[in-house]
Amino acid sequence: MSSLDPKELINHFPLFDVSLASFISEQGETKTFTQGEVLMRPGQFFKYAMLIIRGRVKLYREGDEGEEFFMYYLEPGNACALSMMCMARSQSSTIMAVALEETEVVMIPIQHMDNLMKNYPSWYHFVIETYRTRFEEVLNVIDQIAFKNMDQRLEWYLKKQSDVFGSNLALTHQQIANDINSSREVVSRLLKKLEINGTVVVERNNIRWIG
Amino acid sequence: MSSLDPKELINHFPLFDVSLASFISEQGETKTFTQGEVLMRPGQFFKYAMLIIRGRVKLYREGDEGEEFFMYYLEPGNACALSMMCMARSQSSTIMAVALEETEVVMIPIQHMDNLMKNYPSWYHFVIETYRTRFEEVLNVIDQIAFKNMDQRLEWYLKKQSDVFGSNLALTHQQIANDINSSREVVSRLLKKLEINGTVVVERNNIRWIG
DNA sequence: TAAGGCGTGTGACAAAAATCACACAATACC
DNA sequence: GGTATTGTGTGATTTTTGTCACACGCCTTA
Repeated sequence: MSSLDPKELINHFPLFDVSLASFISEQGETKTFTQGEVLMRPGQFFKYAMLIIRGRVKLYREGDEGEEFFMYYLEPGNACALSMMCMARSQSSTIMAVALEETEVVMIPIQHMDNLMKNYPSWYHFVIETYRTRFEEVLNVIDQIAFKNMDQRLEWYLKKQSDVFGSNLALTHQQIANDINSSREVVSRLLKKLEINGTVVVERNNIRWIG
Repeated sequence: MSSLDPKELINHFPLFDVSLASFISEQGETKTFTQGEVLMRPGQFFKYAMLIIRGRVKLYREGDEGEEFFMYYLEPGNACALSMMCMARSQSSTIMAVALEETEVVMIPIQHMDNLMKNYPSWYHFVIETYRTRFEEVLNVIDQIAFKNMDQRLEWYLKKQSDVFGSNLALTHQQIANDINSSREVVSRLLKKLEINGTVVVERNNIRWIG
């Protein structure tokens, strides 16, 4: 499909310099994932670093009994940090990445990594920045589940959602419960509290985040 | 104090090749932290990448109300991943690193990073490996607090401790409670259960991990 | 418009964990 | 040896969260 234009790449990835962008547009393979398709699954080997060009990817952690726990979204201009730490045997690293909508990804074969790191300083700046961002994100997740109660976690979750999707969140209480590893009833009750509080308007299949 | 010997460095960091080791031994500054000294604190700017040569460092997350949550230890041969993601404004990234005992650290000034990345492939392999390891570690922490109950988390915590310190853990119940963000009474009760279970022997100021 | 599925509201109850209030044993220190 | 400090054990109670049971309204579709 759409062949890769260096300028468009720089558009999404402003940290890239021109030579890097043209290298990637030559060597990268563009792949389109359909909605619901899995980009990454538990214990998978990796042969590519993945850059998101279009669409949206949801990353979540899976528990032993199939529970889910939402971590973060990848959007255009992001790279999948985990795909980059890949190389090594990614053990039982049960992390899931699925496309939320049709998503276009540039896949850079692993054998280019040494070259990229060596000859394109803007590449490793980007890599480091990617890692740093994700690491901080994950540390924030830990803060939430280690130190906060459900009500605060729910609020934080909704806020994070609204950063990505805007103030109208097309979510059912059950979906939210899955994402924060709670139960529907609890979410319903807490949402009610938030509504009284004025931070949220609850509708069927929709939450309006007021903040 | 002890000037840096490339061979000793390679001893601790087998991924380093000779040229890298000698570069670091020339450009790195050795610093010794005393027991209890803080290597890294919330919201700090970073000018060095830190490699642990001797001793042991505890990393934990701090909550808004001063709660603590243990993450992992750094031992000789490890690098502080966070010090390497540094560079950027490390915002309110409230992570703490304190020396558990006298600890010797090689500090590599930030201005060498581009050079290292560019000219020493074994350096960035090491960096990536460091990130990957820590990321996985942190994901495991998330698994525990997201999906597991206190008893399982305690068991996991003790296991992790025994991996580092051996089967005799000189810990009070209060210290454990701080590390897993619980309370002393709960820890006492759960330890009792584990003792009956046979996975542990509880003594004053000491836990023997049987497994 | 009747039927069924889905999303939500709610009360009652159960389970997990935190907190409170002590008792008491081991150790440290005079 | 006596006293204080520190670490641990344990019941009672509260808070938080999860679970169960069921009602009901909205929306689709036949």
